[in-house]
Amino acid sequence: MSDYNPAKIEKKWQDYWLENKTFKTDTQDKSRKKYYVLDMFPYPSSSGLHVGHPEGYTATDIIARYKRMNGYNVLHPIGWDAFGLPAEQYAVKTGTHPRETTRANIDHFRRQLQALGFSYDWDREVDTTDPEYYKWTQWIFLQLFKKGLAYQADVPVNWCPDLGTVLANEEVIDGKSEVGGFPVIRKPMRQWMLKITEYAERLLEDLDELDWPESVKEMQRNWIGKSEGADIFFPVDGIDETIEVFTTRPDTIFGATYMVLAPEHELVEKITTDSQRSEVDAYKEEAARKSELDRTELNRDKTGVFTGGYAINPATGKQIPIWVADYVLMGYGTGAIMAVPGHDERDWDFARRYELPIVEVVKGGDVTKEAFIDTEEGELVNSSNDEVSLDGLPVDKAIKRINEWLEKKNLGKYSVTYKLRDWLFSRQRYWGEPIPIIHIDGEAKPVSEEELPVLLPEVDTYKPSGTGESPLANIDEWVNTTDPETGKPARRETNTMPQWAGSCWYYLRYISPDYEKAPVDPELEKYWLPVDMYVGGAEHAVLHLLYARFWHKVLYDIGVVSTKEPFQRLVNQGMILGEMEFTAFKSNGDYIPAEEANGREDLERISLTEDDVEKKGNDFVLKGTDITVEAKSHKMSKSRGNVINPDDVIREYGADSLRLYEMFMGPLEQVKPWSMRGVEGVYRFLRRVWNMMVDEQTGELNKEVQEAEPTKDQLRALHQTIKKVTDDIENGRYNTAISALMVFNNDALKWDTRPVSILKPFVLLLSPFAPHISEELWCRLGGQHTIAYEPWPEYEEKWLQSETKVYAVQVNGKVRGQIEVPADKADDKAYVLEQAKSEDGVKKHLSGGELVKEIFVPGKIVNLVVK
RNA sequence: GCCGCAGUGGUGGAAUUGGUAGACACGUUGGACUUAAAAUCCAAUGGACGUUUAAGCGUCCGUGCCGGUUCGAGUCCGGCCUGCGGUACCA
Repeated sequence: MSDYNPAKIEKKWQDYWLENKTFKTDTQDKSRKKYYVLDMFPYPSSSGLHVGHPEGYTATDIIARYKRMNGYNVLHPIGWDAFGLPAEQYAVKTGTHPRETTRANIDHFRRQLQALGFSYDWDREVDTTDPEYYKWTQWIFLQLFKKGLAYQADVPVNWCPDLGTVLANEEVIDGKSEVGGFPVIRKPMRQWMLKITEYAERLLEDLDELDWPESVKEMQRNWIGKSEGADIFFPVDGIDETIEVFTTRPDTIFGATYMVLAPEHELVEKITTDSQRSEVDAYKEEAARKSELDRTELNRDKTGVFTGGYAINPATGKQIPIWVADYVLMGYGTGAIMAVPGHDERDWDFARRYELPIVEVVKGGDVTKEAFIDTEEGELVNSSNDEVSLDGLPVDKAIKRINEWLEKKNLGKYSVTYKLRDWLFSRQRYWGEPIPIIHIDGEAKPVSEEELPVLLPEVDTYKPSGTGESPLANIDEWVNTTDPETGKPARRETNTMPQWAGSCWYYLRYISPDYEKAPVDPELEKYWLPVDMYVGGAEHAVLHLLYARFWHKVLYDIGVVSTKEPFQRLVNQGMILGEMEFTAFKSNGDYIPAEEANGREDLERISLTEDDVEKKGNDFVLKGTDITVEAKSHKMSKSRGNVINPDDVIREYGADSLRLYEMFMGPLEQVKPWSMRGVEGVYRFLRRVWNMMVDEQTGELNKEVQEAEPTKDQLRALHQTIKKVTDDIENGRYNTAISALMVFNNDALKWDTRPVSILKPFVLLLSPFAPHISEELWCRLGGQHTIAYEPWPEYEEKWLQSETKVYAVQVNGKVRGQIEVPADKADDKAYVLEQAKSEDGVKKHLSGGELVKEIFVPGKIVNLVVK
């Protein structure tokens, strides 16, 4: 009854927080410093929370609670990224409206999150599928359209016949659909695109100011992929056309011995001669049919055909053949290249295969063996004509000189190209935001803002239309409408938006979830933005974060928000893997070493327990043998059966233990394996904390807990803990903060008297991590209100000092003894050295030789060097 | 291939600027309590060797590998190896 009973106290305090709206944020109160701490909101899947969710959510909850106790006005919201394919696929199968499925899943998620004791303001949930929310998602689309940033184009898209829908590049993995693993082929289709490329430079530049992990910034930089070079014009021989190419190596132009056009390039048609036409057409058709999978598989083997046409190399004046090959991509640069086989690996491979000439124009390698691509060491050769010579120049100087010449002759110009492509924004699905556009006589016209939201209509079937259009296309009475302005018959856009749309701006809606005049109240936005801390999975390092930054910048340009960037600080939590598994491998009944098992499917896999194995050298082996086994933690997955359900953990150990364990496992950012024994460890800690204060028998406070004057040692223990925990929270080191709390508790358990004035601050320190037990203990120690807004304790330097200091004494860098000196003499070099030299263990090692050097590091160490 | 990150006991991890490597926790072993078990509590716990009646003491080795800088390196520098993540014909 009086034992630590998480089930009871956690329910009690969760109810208390909800009933009292303890964590409701007064967004209008601008008198205090604000802190906006945000979680990446979850997709409410039918399987509920997994243990990865509480990891990031606990970290942000600790920060939110800590900041509140430090007097900040804290905004800590949660919501639902609720559009998504699974609910739609379920609808196709069962006929259940995705809205129903989604609602049930959200309720489930909400209950689970509340059972974890997170201090969200539950009055500002957002749900991307709520018409009141997606009204503003559509509104933002209209602004994009009006700025010319949303346009339609016929683009080859990833058509997945089995799903009956089109997939975005990021949903296609190795030529198969991410969901279901169905084959994907390329098919041209009319699509909405967002012109993110127009923002490429700003998206790149503004990364520098962000307090984000360097790895994420680097990934975004690579994704944007800025290259500097030149556009150069090559006249086509015999017809009045020029081919524009982009190159980062204009210096190698004298080595351009042929040209290549992408199969989709518009000039292919014109340039191809009659004798080559059938061959070229066949090649084009083959390339168009190739799926992404085929393209990657054929990666190594470059193919192409000669068009029969020639261009003139403007530097050499020579005629060079024009080829078509799919190693040149239409989507990058100009879709055409000048091929310099001597100094580009791809061109070299291609030239070798089709016996095209290879000319050396940069000295330093052997172009008969491989392409020489070193730009540091090379020196230009064979590169001169009547007007310009690059011979003898290093690469960087040569680029400058040739660019000047090209520009003067109007043959080319300095140019920058990005890998980043425009964002394919339409989906042929039901369960997404309708794109607010009507088509009149083939013209796209935006729905007026007053008519938003364009609601999702009810449908009879959620099956894709099969033609590639969404199920919306089958509802005639919805599709066919009239233009309210002119009364002309119009057709509604049947495409819906991708799931990314709703998550691009949700952090704005939290600030003023009921505001009716704009996505966000402009007055409040100025106070609350940017998000101070954003925590989520590394899988969103590029796409979500790039798309959200893009929208934010557009909103900045039209005056909706006042900051250039949405998320000032970003932290990625690492994945939690399943428990460590040991596996032995058998081939034909005999055990074989684990390193031979790599990638083999024909082996029998035998799961082992910890008792079956032992460590030998760097490997684990079957006990008593030399047969190595695999020791590995795997990703949690249903198929592997190693998924940990947070509900089960809470039932057995309580939410405080789950929270504490997930933080204690190791650094937040790191990938780490789950261990049920580890959960038990922190559970035992919480129980010891409980028993340190509460009497098991009576349920009253322990007899050791007294209104007594604390001793110096007790004050030191407390203030050291305050310092350590405060510092660790500030720096995101939750694991070591918890360890400090454990150290304190281990100490306190040894005390005969536990002064209330020491215990209360300790409970405050514990509360962000384990809020339920802390509220309960706080209450029992005489707290009148919730602990949530009690001031965070501050340490005092004077209590940290001890009366003596310990020096380690080294001789030639090896520790040979320790000395304890009074604190007031700790910085007295002569005194400390004298003590050090007379220490027994040290003396022994000094006797062998002559003392040549004495190193004294105040407060830390003494090192005596002997020869 | 390229870019980024990481390798520390049986395990997760700690060591804030170069200053006593292994905090804290798990596991294991031994002990107390118990008729017994669980739970709890106490103690030991990087490895090898030596020494003492014993608690103990001592020596050497040890942070993926090889080398360097330094009085002193888990930490800094150079060269590798392995694992994880991202990306991949980007001209």
